[in-house]
Amino acid sequence: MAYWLMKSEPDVYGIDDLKRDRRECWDGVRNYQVRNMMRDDMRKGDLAFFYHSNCPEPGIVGVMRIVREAYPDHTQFDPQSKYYDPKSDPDDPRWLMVDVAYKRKLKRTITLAELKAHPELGDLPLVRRGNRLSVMPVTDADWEFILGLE
DNA sequence: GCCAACGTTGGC
DNA sequence: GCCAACGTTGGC
Repeated sequence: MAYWLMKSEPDVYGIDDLKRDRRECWDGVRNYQVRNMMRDDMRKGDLAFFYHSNCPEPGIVGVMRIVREAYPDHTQFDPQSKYYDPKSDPDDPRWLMVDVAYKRKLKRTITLAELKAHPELGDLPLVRRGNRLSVMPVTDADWEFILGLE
C-alpha cells in the first residue's frame, strides 16, 4: 500500500467538507505529472494526508483513503466548470480523478512550518523548494514520522 | 525544437 | 498583494 499527500484549499473544499460528505471525487487536477501518478501509481486502499493550502495555517489536517482508482474527470467537459478544458476529447479524456473517503481528522494541524523544521522530512516534496505538485507520494518512513508528530 | 511570454500555485 | 518558481502556449 502506498501513501500520498493531497492539497486542497479549505475555502474551496476542506477536511470538514469531506467529513460531512464522507466520500468525494478529487476533481480539478490539471497537471500531467499528477495525472500520471494518479493513473499509474495510486491504488484503491492507499492512504493520503489531506493538506490545506493557500490559507492562514497551511498544513496536514486529516487522513483519507483512496476508494476508486483513476477515471475521467467529468468537469473537463463542462463549459460551466472552472476546470473546463475545451481541448480534451471525450473519446480520449485528458484528465483523470480518483475518489477519496474520509478517514479521520488529526487531533491538530501539523503545519507546514513544523514539517519544514524537521530535517528528517527533507526529501518530502512538500518542503522542497519550488515544488508545486498538488498530489505527491509520501514514503512509509515519512508517513510514520508525520503521524508521530500528532 | 527553442524560448519568450504568460498563467498558475501557494507561501508569506 | 507580492513574488518566486515552474508549467504551458505558441510563434518562429
